[in-house]
Amino acid sequence: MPKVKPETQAARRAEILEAAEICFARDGFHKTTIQDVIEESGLSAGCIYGHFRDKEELIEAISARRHSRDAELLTSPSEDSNPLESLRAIALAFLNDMQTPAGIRARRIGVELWAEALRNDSIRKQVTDGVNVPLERIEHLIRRAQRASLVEKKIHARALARTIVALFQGSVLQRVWGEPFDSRAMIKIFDALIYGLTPRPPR
Amino acid sequence: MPKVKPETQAARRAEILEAAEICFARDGFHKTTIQDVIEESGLSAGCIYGHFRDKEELIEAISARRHSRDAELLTSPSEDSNPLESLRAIALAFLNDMQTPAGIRARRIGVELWAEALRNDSIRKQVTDGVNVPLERIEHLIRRAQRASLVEKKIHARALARTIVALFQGSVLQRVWGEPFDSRAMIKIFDALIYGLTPRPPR
Amino acid sequence: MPKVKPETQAARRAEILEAAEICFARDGFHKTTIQDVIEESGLSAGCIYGHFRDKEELIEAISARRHSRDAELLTSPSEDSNPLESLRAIALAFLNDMQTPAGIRARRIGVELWAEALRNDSIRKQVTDGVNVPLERIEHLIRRAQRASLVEKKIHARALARTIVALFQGSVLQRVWGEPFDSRAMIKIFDALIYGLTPRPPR
Amino acid sequence: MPKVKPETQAARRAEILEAAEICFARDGFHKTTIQDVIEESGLSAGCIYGHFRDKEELIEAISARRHSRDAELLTSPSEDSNPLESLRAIALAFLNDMQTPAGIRARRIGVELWAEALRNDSIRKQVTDGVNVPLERIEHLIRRAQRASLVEKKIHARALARTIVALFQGSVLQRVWGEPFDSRAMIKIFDALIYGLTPRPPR
DNA sequence: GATGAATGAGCCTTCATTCAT
DNA sequence: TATGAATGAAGGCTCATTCAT
Repeated sequence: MPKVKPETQAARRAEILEAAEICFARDGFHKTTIQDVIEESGLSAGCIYGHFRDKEELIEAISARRHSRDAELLTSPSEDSNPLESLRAIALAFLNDMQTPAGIRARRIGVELWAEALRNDSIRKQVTDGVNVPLERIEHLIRRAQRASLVEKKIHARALARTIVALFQGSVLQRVWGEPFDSRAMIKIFDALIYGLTPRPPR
Repeated sequence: MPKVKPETQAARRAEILEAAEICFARDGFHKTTIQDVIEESGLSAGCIYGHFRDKEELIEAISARRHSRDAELLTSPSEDSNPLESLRAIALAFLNDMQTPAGIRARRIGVELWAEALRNDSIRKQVTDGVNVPLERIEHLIRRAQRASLVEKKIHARALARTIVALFQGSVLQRVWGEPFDSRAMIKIFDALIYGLTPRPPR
Repeated sequence: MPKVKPETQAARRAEILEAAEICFARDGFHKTTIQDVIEESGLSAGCIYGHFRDKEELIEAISARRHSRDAELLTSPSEDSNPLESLRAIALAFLNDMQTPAGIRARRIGVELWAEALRNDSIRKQVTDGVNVPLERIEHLIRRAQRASLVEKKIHARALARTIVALFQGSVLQRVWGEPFDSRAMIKIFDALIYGLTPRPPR
Repeated sequence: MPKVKPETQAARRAEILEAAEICFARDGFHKTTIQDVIEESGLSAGCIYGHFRDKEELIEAISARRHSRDAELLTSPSEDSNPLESLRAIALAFLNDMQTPAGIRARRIGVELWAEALRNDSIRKQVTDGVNVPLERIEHLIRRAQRASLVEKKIHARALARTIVALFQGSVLQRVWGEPFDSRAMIKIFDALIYGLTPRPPR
């Protein structure tokens, strides 16, 4: 229901989304009231509803924004780079991001979205798409590594990719729950997973 | 000085929790109203509030119930069993449970709780404890396997345990989102992770 | 959405409707707020919404009540009474009712409903049914009068009935607008209409 | 010191009123939002508020416009015409108008105004004036007919005029509610009313 | 005058919770 | 204890109106 013209929209929309993200990360989607977003943004109810049909649309927009931001963490490596190094770079980017306040905020909202995806089809699609993008990128890198004999060819590339993604998801939970989280240990696990699967001579 | 036998009391509580679990799994904690629980249980508002102080306490009770049920999946293997086989048994029990309607329900609530843990300390404690129990059990089995030279000694046992737990968590997400979920593929990944790390002669 | 059991309902429903009718007659459907009804009834928002799904359902219930009350004004005359006297009795009952505060209230709401009927199908049905009942009763009496040679047989009974109903409707407007309204003059018009149409010898 | 010619100003007002009338006839005064009028007119909020103080003033202007348009239906017959023919001409003009889309729109708004008149003095005055004009014209014609011995002298002219007006009002309701409406039947009723009251020899 | 984004009071409605029976 | 009608605070949302451009 944008009563506002497309030109002016973008900036104001971003402002509202920024405020909403702060509130949602702090209190969750359901405990955050529109009043909270109003106060955080310094805008008015009418203004917010001029840009978003309802609270649900606001949540979905946050979801979309989240996933497009996350996609930016996946730098596109050139095809002639070392695929394992590229994988490692992705992991590092992800883990580093998780150390920043903005990254934590992003992950908290991410976990909220995992739950929201259980009963909102639109969000489920965004969330699963958001998982599939890195999944495929990683799988692709693993295959390249296999072709370059850097990874054991018998390994099921997609399965390994899933494991790596699951590892990220598990890290997110640990991190947002404030559990002891050792970024270096994570890297070690990651390396063990990647480099531990290098080809070995038959016993 | 309860006139009613504690058994009856406990039974009523269980009845309420059962109804609440159905509702929460279906609609989430926040979209479920007490009225929903009333209808699902066939009881009355007053009755429910006679057993639980408020909705939050009900959610916390569901959380506690959830985690104690999950703990039951972790059968205690005897110390002289094959630790890798025990690990595998745990994985199978978990994956099998996830195929049943009750298991799915449990996992959906689990994901809800992951989000709830972000801002409810009581639930966070339950959730993290609920993760740590299997984590430690798995770590223990890995150590036994290492002592029995079934697993490469250089592997960091806790890190591997975390990876396995993360893999479970990742599977839960895949499953509850209705993504294609291949139980056998999961077992294969699991096996690769476990058996792929068996000691090998130096190259 | 009656959360309340059918037994208890009736009395409370009537109480709410009574309060709503006072408000609606005073301020109209659209300017009356639920808060007004709350204050007039001395009840609470929740209570009102336990008996009526929303404001619209409340309006429709008022409409139903209105029309069933109006129907009571149409006493059922025995088939062997003088039909013209019966007609007159209906007219008198109607005009007398319009002199009472409750009658005025009823007519004000009636006019509101005429407008509401323009875009609410449910109300349109009630309103048109509410008009057709007296219309048919009157037509029936006119036919009896014609059979008894009390009214010119050439007169189109339904057309005359419509005219009489229109006369009532016109009176309602005059009355609710606070225009000079002479009940006796109305009776005279009515009599002229009825008795002026008695058979006469051909000129 | 308007820079804009009064004609332009008037044209803009008319434009707004035209749009408002369409909206009001479609959705009623209360369900029509200023936004609706903005969209229907293609103008802006500021522009509308430059011509009308508030929504109420807009409604009142619509009311005024309505009644002046209705007055145009009452052609002024010359004093030496046949008064009954003139009466008939008025009835026909009215009934014909009610067959056109613009006429229906006018009548729908008319019914809205009947209700609005219950609590807006300014509108009540316009509405009652709007009824009194034809009432007096009709009464005048009846008196002329009586003087010309075309209508029974004992008939109370004003009462008959009221009946005729009521008949019109009743027709409006029938028409706007989409009830079966037979224009010819209406004319017959009308004729019966007029010509049925011609003088007759005493029995 | 015209524009249209922004305002914010206030409306409808929900729902966790209470309490007389 | 159990019931369920009633409560009322609070939330989401609308829309008449304003005002900087």
